[in-house]
Amino acid sequence: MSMTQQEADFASRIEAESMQNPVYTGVEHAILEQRLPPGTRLAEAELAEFYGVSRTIVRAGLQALAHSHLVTLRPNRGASVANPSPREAREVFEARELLEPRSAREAALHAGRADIRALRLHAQEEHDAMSRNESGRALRLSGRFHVMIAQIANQRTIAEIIENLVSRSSLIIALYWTRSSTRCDEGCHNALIEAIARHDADEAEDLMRSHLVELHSALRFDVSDTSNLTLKDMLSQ
Amino acid sequence: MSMTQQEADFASRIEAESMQNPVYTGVEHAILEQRLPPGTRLAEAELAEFYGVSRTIVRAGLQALAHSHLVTLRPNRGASVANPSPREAREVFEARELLEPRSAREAALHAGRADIRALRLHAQEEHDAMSRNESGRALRLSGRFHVMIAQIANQRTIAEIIENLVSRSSLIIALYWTRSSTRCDEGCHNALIEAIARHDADEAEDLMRSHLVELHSALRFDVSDTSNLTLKDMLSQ
DNA sequence: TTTATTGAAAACGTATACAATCTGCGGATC
DNA sequence: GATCCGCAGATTGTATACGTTTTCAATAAA
Repeated sequence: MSMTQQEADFASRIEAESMQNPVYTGVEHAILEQRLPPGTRLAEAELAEFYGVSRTIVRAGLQALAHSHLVTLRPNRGASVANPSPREAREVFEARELLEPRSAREAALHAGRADIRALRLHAQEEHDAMSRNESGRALRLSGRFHVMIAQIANQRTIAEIIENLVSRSSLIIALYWTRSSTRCDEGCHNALIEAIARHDADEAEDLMRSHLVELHSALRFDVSDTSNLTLKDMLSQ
Repeated sequence: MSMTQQEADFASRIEAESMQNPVYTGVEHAILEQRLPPGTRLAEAELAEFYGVSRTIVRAGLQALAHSHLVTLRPNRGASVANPSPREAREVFEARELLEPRSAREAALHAGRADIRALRLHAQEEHDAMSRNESGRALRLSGRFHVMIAQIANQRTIAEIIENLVSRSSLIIALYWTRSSTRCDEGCHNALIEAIARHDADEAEDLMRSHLVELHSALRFDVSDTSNLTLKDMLSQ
């Protein structure tokens, strides 16, 4: 097998199958935007009808989502949106605090002009979503910002791990978030971009660490309620 | 949803589906023992016949293996054992060097008597496998040793990430390993157990770090050949 | 009122059928 | 001799059928 083949494999051909599965992409999108709250039941037939595919495709998508910890599968009981425990929530943020500061450092060292432009553009999109009160979209974009930094750090393996942890954070925030707005994100993210643009590795690392600690400390592990819209409502748009 | 339910979910009900899929467990086992070298084609019909299940089960198992980066899926071209690039190999070990020393530290702090007994027993099994010249088995057990430490550290999220990185390391070693034996493992692992038994966190962390650096430095990224046994031969026993 | 039972409907698990795509070889063409 | 079709066989992709399990409401008993 040639090296180009090998590199192509590594460039995430692995996920290609999932990424063009409408169930995977649609449900993931809805979870990241908190339109599908934790615990929501995901009946196979309902998803099959909504996306116009057979249950075969639905099951493949749900299995992929289960591997990302966004969905829980229980034998003979079907799928539901994952419901991370307080312990899992704490562990996910501990893992992020271990990995992301180093990624921010590497990003500051490796970022090119195009990377910084992309980050600024993304921050603008986040800002727009916030000002239009599209809080779900804002949350998803906020997560993607962290993934972008990990990708700029040019360590695909770790970037992939971070991407997964960030996705799970959306569910954790849905369950345990106390503050009404994510406005702190805007300042933190902008400060991070400036540090990266200056190639100030120490500052980027510190900013990322404190940003994550702040997020983590805003979680409260008491009860939370789930509303009851229909599955179709939550997937639409 | 009750808290016990939630905790049960987190206790990896997610992987339960995969773990009782004979294709997943069988092919994973064979890859970890290097009976299935990188690049080996995994035809669905062949696996279906060997395990006595339908292609439905085979496909589910292969998709799960692809998510673990042990198998590569290419649309309309089928599955083959993953062929990690030098870059991926480097990144996997970099990630391990970032995560595992901290896990060893936590394991030293948290290990109970039962944990230490299990580690010693496991080291004995590793030793036995080596002395019986079952190098594949020895390699798989050596990987499991690292996973055990991560589990003792009591951080399931990170333990799961490490488990995945360790699995991929078996493929990397198959491709890029230069030394004939893994005898260095035996000494390193025993020293680690003693440090953990003494609850010497600093020592455990250092030993793990140097162990991983040693493994990493024994990789050579030039050509390598793949033999050509039949799939059935490699899966048997 | 509460609890237990039970049976029908709904949902999941697996196998299989068929369509779409790829592979490899033989033959035609240049 | 090399290259380019083109078809047959093999392989993967998707839908569907059917058996099994679960769910839930209606009924009966305590």
